[in-house]
Amino acid sequence: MLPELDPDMFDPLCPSSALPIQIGDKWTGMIVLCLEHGRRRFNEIKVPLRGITSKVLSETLRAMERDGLVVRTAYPENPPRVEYELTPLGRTLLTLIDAARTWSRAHLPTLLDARQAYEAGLTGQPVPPVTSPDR
Amino acid sequence: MLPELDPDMFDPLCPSSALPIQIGDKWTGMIVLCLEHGRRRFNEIKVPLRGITSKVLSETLRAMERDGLVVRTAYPENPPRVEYELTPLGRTLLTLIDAARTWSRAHLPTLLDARQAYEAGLTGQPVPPVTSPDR
DNA sequence: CTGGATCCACGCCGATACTG
DNA sequence: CAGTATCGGCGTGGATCCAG
Repeated sequence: MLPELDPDMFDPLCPSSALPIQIGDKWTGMIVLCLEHGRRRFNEIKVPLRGITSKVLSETLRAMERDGLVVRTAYPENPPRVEYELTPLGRTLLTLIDAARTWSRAHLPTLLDARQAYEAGLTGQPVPPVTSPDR
Repeated sequence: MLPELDPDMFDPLCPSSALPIQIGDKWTGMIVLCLEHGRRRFNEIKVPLRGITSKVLSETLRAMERDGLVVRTAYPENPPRVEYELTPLGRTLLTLIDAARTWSRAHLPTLLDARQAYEAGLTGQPVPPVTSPDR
């Protein structure tokens, strides 16, 4: 069977929120990553998505289903079981996510440095020089 | 001198708003594209950005300056003149925008088809089959 | 377990008016 | 020309409760 999702697969301390690239809405990119290695159940996806509510998760998944990014399979059991899986179209987003990650590794520190320098400049604090690949 | 920006460089009928990829906030990606071929003045950028208000444009530009994506140069003249230019860091976003465009050419029609089929399904209308690279 | 239904807080951003 | 100031709508998404 598929290994379980790492609850910490999205490090809350990772500054990805500063990333100038976004895949879909707030959660879509992370959901794609959750489904990367195979189908997952609703509550399984929910775990790494620290604090997403059921409402928002089901809304996001339905929007993704509507756009043909995932397929939803409901089993008429009790308790109910529903599984989500990436479509080939959904899988094409993985390459974009990868591009975003590559960019982020190469350039996000530079952006963060610039932001910090800018804000220090506003408060009149002199800023120690930084060395980054760009700039 | 640099040729003027095409007022229609962002076709309002282009379904790019359905794109599941976004660079920065709502306008950042388009601003980067406006600055691709050289420095531009405030009102010059404003033209292709159909309907952006001065307030939002200056806010967006200041955020981009803060993040080290553009440099702002003000000339102490009258009337005032201000120019914006991409930094090397800002230029790195061009490759990402290109990746998004490539994805869009290859897969956005599929996504739009799926969306249309989904919504037709909701209204009980049968949907004529479509042929797209994915799915 | 997998959501739907409601209510609400917040932030983006557009409209409008004004300024150096 | 290049902004700033202020107001407000509207949509996203969080909290909470409820249901099959």
